[in-house]
Amino acid sequence: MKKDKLTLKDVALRLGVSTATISNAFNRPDQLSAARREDILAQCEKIGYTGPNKAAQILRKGRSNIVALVLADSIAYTVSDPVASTFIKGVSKVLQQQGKHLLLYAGDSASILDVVDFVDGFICYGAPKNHKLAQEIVQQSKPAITVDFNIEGLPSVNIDNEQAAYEIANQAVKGGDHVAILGLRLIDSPTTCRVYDSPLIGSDSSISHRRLDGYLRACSEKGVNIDSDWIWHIPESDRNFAKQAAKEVLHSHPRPNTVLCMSDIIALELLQCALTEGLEVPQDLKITGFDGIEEAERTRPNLSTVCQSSVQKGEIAATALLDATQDDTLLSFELKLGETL
Amino acid sequence: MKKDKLTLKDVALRLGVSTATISNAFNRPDQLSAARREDILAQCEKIGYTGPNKAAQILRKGRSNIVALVLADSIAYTVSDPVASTFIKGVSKVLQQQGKHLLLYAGDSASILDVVDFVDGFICYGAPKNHKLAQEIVQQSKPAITVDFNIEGLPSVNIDNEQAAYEIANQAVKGGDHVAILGLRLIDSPTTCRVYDSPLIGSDSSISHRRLDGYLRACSEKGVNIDSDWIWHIPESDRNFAKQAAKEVLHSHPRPNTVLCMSDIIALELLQCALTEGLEVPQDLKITGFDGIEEAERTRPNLSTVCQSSVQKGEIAATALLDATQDDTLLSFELKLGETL
DNA sequence: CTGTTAGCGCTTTCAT
DNA sequence: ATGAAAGCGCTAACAG
Repeated sequence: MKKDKLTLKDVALRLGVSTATISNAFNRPDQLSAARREDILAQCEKIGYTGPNKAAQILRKGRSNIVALVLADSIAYTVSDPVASTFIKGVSKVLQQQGKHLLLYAGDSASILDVVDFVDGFICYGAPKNHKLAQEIVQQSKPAITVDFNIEGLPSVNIDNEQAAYEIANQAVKGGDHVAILGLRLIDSPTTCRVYDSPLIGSDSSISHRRLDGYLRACSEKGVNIDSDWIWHIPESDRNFAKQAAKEVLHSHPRPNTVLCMSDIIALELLQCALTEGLEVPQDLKITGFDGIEEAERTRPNLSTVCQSSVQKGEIAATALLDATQDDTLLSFELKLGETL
Repeated sequence: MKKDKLTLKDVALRLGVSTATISNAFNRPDQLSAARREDILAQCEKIGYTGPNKAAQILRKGRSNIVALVLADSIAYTVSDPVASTFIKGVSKVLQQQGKHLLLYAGDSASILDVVDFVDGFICYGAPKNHKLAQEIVQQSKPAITVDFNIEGLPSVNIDNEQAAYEIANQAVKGGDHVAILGLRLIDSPTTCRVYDSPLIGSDSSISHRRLDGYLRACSEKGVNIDSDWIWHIPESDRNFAKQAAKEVLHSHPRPNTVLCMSDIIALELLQCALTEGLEVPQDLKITGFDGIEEAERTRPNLSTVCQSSVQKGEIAATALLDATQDDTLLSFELKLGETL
């Protein structure tokens, strides 16, 4: 049978010193002589005391070394998204290095209240599906940072989505092209569909809006007009949703010869559908993606896309949170012109 | 300026009732009349008290609603592995449903001690790289469950890896074939290499051993012998490591005509190398994978592999942990015979 | 450098 | 059905 865990008090008693001394030995080396400290630590080890109880420390110190990563969507969805998991990679690197722990928090949760009291801070990756969470984050007082969207008053990490979209579209679109856009989370619908005149959701600063603006600016400069029935809404960057949209585009008449996709996953799905249907890429169909995921380099033809470093985004977000930086960060991006143009 | 958070005591004072009553209103509805409770909750809402402080609850109740998922490797590596992230998907579904939170814990961390005091339990997904963690898990007293490996005395979730490997090899290998094996974590080396006579690492029950046993049993039944210089060690299921091994195999003389791979990632990398080098699959080279990841169905030719449901594995592991089940679970698998055989 | 002590905010008997 | 009081295990002033 396992014995009950020793408490700091027990140990103090056993070693015949005060609790403060034990506590100091573990937490504040400067408060006692090195020799004494060594001695105490050794004794503790011998009797099987592994250090102050963390639950008590959290209450007392008001710090847990846990950082909550608030996702836009469910955890289930997020971990299988290559862009998001690359971001997590960056975050986790920094956290591990700093001895912090990572709590994954679903963006469709009811509330943030059940962790706000013990977590050290929040990294919000994308606007949470449940809008209430964003509000709660503002109202509470722990440090927080947003990535790929903004909350008033909080520092953020972003790329210039409008400019990036503009530049890739600028490469893709020629005067006289028939252009369609496969957009992400543009309107309030759980299904893939054309946008038509549905009101666009999210704030003006949502990445999808910014990308859309960029696409449209580039097109308009080339004298290409895009009606809203040539803009699709895809509820999330998921292969199945993307495939539906891809099929709709390819079966539209007249079929567009250029499709601007708001994620690589969408673009790859479109590419695969197009090839399956016997189209030549880019002769019959030019395609651009967005993100620069690894898989987009491996396909034949490989994708033209906007590369952003999600690992770096994660590292910067985590670092900024831990340093309590209040500045907004704008990361650079890079066009990758592949064989789909 | 944000005011200091209200405490339960403040609220009791303000409402003119005892702290116990407030506490009960939030935690134990049966301890007071529904009307009184409603009233109290409403008042709390009005004055902006969102409920008992969680840090204090953790200390007092000894429960946090946080489950630690102890990974085999770093978080960074794990989230980008399709098999692992599918497993996380399953775990997170169940946890979210039960109002539990997910703490990701790297298997190469120094120790588990800094969370053991507040976490409600551990799901260990694969033998942690740092062996010490497994020991610590046994020694502590919170519920724990292992997946894809075993720790003495803890319940586990597994498939029959030996049998699965046997069956897929049995489909792949014909008498007279020249067979190579691309193995995962077989010996103690951080680099891809042939096994030769290096001692195999891990317990006999490690999944890699079991799979190796299965492969060898099938081969030996067909009268096919595999020398240890036709068995490769790959340190983790990573595309780059896999590619090295793939190249070595393909450039070996005489080139094997059948390669049994211990993961789909490895198999896909081999497949791509083979096609790039102009080989015909399966005429020149038969390939089998292991896991049944989505990408393996999408490739042309698609992969012959062993499908196991990682989502289900995650769901079952999480459920078993929360229910404190002590039984071992053996999940089924399914052969998928694709175009690489 | 070490010990005493007052909480961190809450839950839960135990009386009432 | 409610209230008073004793801790959960620890840390940080402060006094010595």
